[in-house]
Parts: sequence; C-alpha cells; structure tokens
Amino acid sequence: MPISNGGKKLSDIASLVGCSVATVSNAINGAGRMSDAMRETILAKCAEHNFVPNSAGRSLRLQRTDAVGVIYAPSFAELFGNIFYARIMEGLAETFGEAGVDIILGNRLETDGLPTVVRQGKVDALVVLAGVFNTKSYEGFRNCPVPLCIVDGHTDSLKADSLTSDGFGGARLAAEHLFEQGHRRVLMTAYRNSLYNIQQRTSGFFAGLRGCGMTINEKDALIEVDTDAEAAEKIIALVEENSPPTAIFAVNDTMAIHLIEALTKSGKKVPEDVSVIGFDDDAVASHYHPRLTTIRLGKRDFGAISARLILERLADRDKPITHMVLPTELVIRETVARV
Amino acid sequence: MPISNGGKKLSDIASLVGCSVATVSNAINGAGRMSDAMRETILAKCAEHNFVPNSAGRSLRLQRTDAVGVIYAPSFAELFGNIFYARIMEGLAETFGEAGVDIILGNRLETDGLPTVVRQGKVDALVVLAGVFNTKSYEGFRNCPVPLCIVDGHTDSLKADSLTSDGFGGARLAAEHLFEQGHRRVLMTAYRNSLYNIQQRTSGFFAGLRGCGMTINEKDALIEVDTDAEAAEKIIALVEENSPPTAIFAVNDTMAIHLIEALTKSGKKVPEDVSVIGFDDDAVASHYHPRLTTIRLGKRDFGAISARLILERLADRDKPITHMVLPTELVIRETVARV
DNA sequence: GCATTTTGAGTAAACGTTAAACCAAAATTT
DNA sequence: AAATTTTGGTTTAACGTTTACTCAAAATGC
Repeated sequence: MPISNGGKKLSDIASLVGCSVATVSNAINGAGRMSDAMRETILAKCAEHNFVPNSAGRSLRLQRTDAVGVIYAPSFAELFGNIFYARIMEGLAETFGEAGVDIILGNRLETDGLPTVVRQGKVDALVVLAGVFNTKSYEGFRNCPVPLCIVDGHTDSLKADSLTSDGFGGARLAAEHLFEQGHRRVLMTAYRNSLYNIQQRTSGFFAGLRGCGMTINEKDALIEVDTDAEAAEKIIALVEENSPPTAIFAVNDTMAIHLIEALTKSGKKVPEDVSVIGFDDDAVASHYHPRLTTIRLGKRDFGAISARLILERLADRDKPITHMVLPTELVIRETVARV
Repeated sequence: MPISNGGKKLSDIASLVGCSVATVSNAINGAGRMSDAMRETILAKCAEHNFVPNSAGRSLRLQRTDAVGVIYAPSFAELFGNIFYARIMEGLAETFGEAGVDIILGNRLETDGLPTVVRQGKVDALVVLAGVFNTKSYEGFRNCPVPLCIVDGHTDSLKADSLTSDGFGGARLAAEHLFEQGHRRVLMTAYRNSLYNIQQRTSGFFAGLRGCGMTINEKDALIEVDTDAEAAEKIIALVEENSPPTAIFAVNDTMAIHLIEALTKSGKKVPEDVSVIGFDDDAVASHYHPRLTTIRLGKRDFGAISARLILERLADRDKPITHMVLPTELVIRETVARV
C-alpha cells in the first residue's frame, strides 16, 4: 500500500503542540478562535514539519478538490504534439497554478458519456479542448455535474462558458491582405466536414473579399476537400487552367504547407507564381522555407483566459454564461507576393 | 460549494437495491461474498446510474490516489512548448491512462523542498522531468515519501528509478558518420555549464572520433559556450582560420540551427563549405532548410517506459532501482556532405 | 458582587469508501 | 438428528479533515 502523504496529519501536530485537532485545523485555515500565541505556535510547528493538510480528507469534507480536469477528445495523443494546444496548456498551468488549483489530465479511457475523472469526483470543473469537436461530440457532456469551459469551440446546446478565436475576423484579414497586394483571382481550400472553426474562417474570408468590393462566386472559389493531399491535387489542376488563381487561402498552416510542397514540385514558385496564406501560425510557419504568411491566434491567452473563466464560475455559479472571442492578427512573411 | 460527483454514492445504490453499502462496495470491487444474482443486480444498478465510487472517499480509505504527479523544474512554461517533453507527456498519458492512473501536473508554485502535490498526498508517485536539472536540483527530493522516476536525467544521490537516452552512444554515432563521410577536421560545440546529458554527448563524440583512429586534441576541438549566439560567433571566427573545420557537431538541434544561420549569413554554404550535425531530432530538424542531419532519441518511449517503471515500483516497493538507457539513432538528412 | 458577554479552546459528527469481524440461515457432514 | 461448514450477507470502525456546537474560565457591565 503506497504511502501518499509524508505521514503527518493534524493529530500529530495537535499532540506535538498539546491541543486538539480542531484547533490545529482552525489555525491553518484562519478560522475559529484562539490566542495569538497558540496560533503562532501551531503555525510554527506546521512549518517545522512541513505539514500541509491531506488532500483526500479535505476533499471529502469540503466537497471540492481544488483540481480541474483538462480533456481532449477523442484522445490525448494529438494534444501534446500540437503546438497550438501546448500553448493553451501553458496558460492553463500558469493561471491555475497561481490559484492553487491542480490540473488533471483526462487521460483515462472514456467509454461514452462523462469523463472518468468527473464521475469519480476528482475535479471541480472541466476544460474541454474542443479542436475536433462536432455538434454531436458535445452530447457526452449533457448534465455534467461540474462547470465546463469549452476552449476553441462553441455550442449552444450546453450551459457552458466558451472561448473561441475570431476565425471570421482572421480570415477577413487574410482576404484583405490578398486584395491589398493586388490579388483578384483567389481561392480558398477547406475541409469539407465543416466544424465551427472552419465555418467561421470560410465565411470570414468571403465576407472580407466582398468587403473589398470583389464579386466572387463562392461555389467556384471554395475548394472543399477531405484531406490535405486532395487539396494539393485539386490546386495543381486548377493552377494549370486558363485563368489560374494568383493566391490561395488555406484553412490552416499544415494544409498551406502541403499546397506549397505540391506547387513547388509541379514547377510553380511560391510566391512568385502563386501566393499562399495559411491560418494558425503553427511553429512550422516560421521555420518553413519559404516562411509562411499566416494568421496568428491568441494561443497562449486561450489558456489563461479559460482558466480565469473557470475560476470565476467556481466562485459564482450563477454568473451569466460567457462566450469570449479573441482577436487574431496577420503575420506577414514570405509567401504572399504583390501583383 | 462545488458539487464534485454526480451526487450518487454507495448508499444511494444500496438503498435502491435494498442491501447494505458494504455489499455494494464488495460487488464493485469483486470482493466479499454474495449470490451471483445480487452481484449482477448491483452492477446493473451502478451501470444504470453511471455510478463509480467517489475518489476522495476511496483515497482516504485506501491510502492511495491512483494518480501520479509530473513535475518539471523550475517551471512548466517551457514544458509544453518543447516537443521533446510533449512526446514524453504523450507516452505517459497513454500508459498511465490504460492503467487507470491519472496524471496531475505539478503546476503549483513550490517554495522549496517537495512539490505541493506530494505534500498534500495527492499523488502516489512522481515523474521528474529532469531536463535542466543539475546535481543540486535533486536535493529538493531528498526523503520524498513517494517513489520517483527521473526522466532524461540521473543521480546517484537519490533512491530513484531513472531513464536516460544513450547520449554517449548517439554522439559516437555522430562522430562515426562524420568520419565515414571523410571529415577529418571536426569541432564540437556545447554548453559550458555541463549537465549530465551534455557531458555524455561530449565524451561520446570524442570517444567515437578516437575509435575511428583519429588523434584529436579535445581542448581545441571542443568549443564551450554559454549561449547559442556565442557558439555561432566563435564558429564564424574559426571558420575563417587557416585550417577551418569541415564539420561541426552541435550539442543539440537548436544550436545546430543557430550555427547554420550564422554560417549562411557569413557566406558559407551548409553542407558544401561546412557540414553540421545536430542532436535531438527536434521538429524543426526536418522542417528546416536545409533539413538537418541529427541524432534521434527514443522520445516517445521515454514516457511509456517511465510510466511502466513507476507502475512496477508501485506494485513492488522493494524491487531494485533501475536505470534504463534508451538507444539513439542517426538520422541522415541534408547537412552533412561527403568530402 | 452578581449577571452577562467574550475568549479560548475542546467535542463530536460528517464527508464516502473499504475491510475486518461478525452472524443467522442454509447446506453439508457424521 | 446433531455438529459442522458454507453461504450470503450486515455491522462497525477507520482513513484525515472541517465545522457546528458546547462549555468553562476570564473579562466586562451594572
């Protein structure tokens, strides 16, 4: 049987000091009544023995754990490889850490329904990293007994705070940049199975184009695909046509890079022959050659803000549901040429 | 007061079924004695209500938490940004997840001594990601009440399992590759403040060179620096000398890339004028241009193996301390030329 | 000097779970 | 049929905290 604590408990300190356990507890929590001398003596003994109350006992009594779960469906495997989520985790760790709240990774195999960590009562709240969520994915969280904060996703079907980036505005930024650089024949590539994020980017891009005064047929200009490879294939074909696009907006950076690789392989130069703009500002974006022009999200802020959202909700369960939208910014690098 | 569980408890199931709480507990844990009918009825009711025993109650009684802490000193900020550790986390999450063990991020501000998460008894064991540890860093873990597993580091001063990669062998691989490609005048750049990992790489490299029959003066061939910028500066100067190096072994990939950038900027071509080989196989290594030849570590294995090491120790506290050394491999890309 | 309030604690119950100890009834052995 | 074992459970205590309640002694008010 594993020993979980150093072995010390309230009663040890109590008998060391010569008082009751209740008094020790009160001293630690700044509650109850006792002489200043007593309080100091107890606190000193606690410090001397490096004592801190056992978490299980405390949780049981207090009906709270001072821990939040972070879950990423369907599996955690992708999370750590993905720099986008890494930054979020960084923000979460910092903000929750300062608040004295631990982060538990929801890495247990969930059958369906609520995460194990919730059903066991191990967490006070849940951060849901919703990257690949579709509307159905949220169903599992219906009547979740702890507050939820959905990061990088949104649904109206759940009573949960949520936090997304301004995919619409970011994509509009991309459209405007292309327009300003003189591009008039532009294409967008996106995944067919439209999640919330993708939809936002798509509508933002075409809204941006129209806002610049372009008349554009979305049916022709939006290339819907299932994979990056399919996107590359279609683009190569389109570039060979009579009136080829001068610029392409890829729905994310990895797709953008696939496009550039394919374009280069088929003899087209980026950005001289065709410009490419991505979305996300992944780590690869700045390391790739040529360095990718893209849209940057407030990645790190996602973590800190969602943590704060949860902390606030824990403090006030009745505060109104919040849906925050974080701004995006254009990062100009080397893949968009002036024409 | 936050509600942590769905609210259900053993006694609810018990009164639903019409038996005692002990019987419900026994049914769930496959303990005690009861009729098959009773066991099935109870299990069915548990499933129907999605019941799972409360963690705090269980921990308190069982004196174990089914959770491990992962700590990364001095702060977590770097961890998630670093793909090396991200892969380790991935392995940990998967292996611990299968074993029904949760991972708690040690993100609470630690003053000194043991992590808060340990003092609170929130974890059964600790994974210490030791990347930046020096011998002094380990002192804080002296008389840690829970088992430790040190990942990517090692010390004899602690009774702890540990896991490192074969930096020595990997660096030897690098040396042999350079020799085989005809390089006879080679340099190594490394950080001055020598941690365990760096030391291993350094001695492995020169051992490899000597093993190939080269006589080499380590004093001249080892360029010790404090920063990547300093390394770049020194290398630029050395390359301008009478008998310039034909190849450089950088102690890690980021340093290698700094070197290449500087070399390129000062008019030298990599690998035509000077070859560069790195260490770690970071994500950048394959995305950078030119693609970096480097030494790959068993990154992902680190997580899975250290998790298994901990699981084994939890099962048997008296099993002998293990220090595992994982093999490395040479990844040939584009930054080493034949001369 | 007596009644009342305040101070400085202590007592005891509760949080949800598990496991050892216990026990009546049924089944088996002698 | 009496003695014994097995079956199918129940009762109870314990894990470490916190907090409402209690209570004597000291301080204060009149």
